[in-house]
Amino acid sequence: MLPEDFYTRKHVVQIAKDLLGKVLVTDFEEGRTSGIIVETEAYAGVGDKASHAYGGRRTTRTETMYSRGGVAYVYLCYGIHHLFNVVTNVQDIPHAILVRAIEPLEGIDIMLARRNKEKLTPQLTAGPGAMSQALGISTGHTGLALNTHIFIEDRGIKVRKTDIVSGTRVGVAYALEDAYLPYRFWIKGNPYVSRGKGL
DNA sequence: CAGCAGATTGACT
DNA sequence: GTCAATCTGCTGC
Repeated sequence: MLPEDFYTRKHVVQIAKDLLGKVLVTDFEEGRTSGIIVETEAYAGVGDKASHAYGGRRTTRTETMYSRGGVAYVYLCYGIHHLFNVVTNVQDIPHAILVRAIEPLEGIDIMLARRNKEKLTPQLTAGPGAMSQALGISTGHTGLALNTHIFIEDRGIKVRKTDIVSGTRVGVAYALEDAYLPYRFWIKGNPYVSRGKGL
């Protein structure tokens, strides 16, 4: 399991890259489900127009982002989808990383049941809403420390620097010039990446 | 308090 | 390719 000081570092963009190849695990009543993180996006706090915490905004929803690194920030998008983020940096610095896609490892039958699907295809976990549903993550888990039912492990999977690709974040056109920041990272060629399919 | 847009997905034309 | 689903929070009356 990743130590707390993995999350409390100051450079959210670096942590977003470091998360690629790590294994996101959930362990709820139905059993253990997990997958390799293949796509992330960094949201760099009060100065980032794409972030919910831009300008120091604090609401019921965003309050969790101000926690110290190493807890989950889960919020509802479009009233339907539960999006899972990893909070980073120290208390009161609202950095977070959206985990957009995983490559399924364990508990694939459980994930298929949660998604109401029969066959394993990239659609099972490619995309932040789909991934959270497969892992059983919901807004009720926001604020939970990543050391109990939801956690991230380093299983020694090596991702070469040359296999990490960056691009603009998805769905943040409203962020004006910040929409062009290369804060989205994914593993080149991995079929479980939500868009671009590993270009 | 009404209206609108959003870090999305899946069903349908 | 188009569009509805439906909660949070911002804007403006």
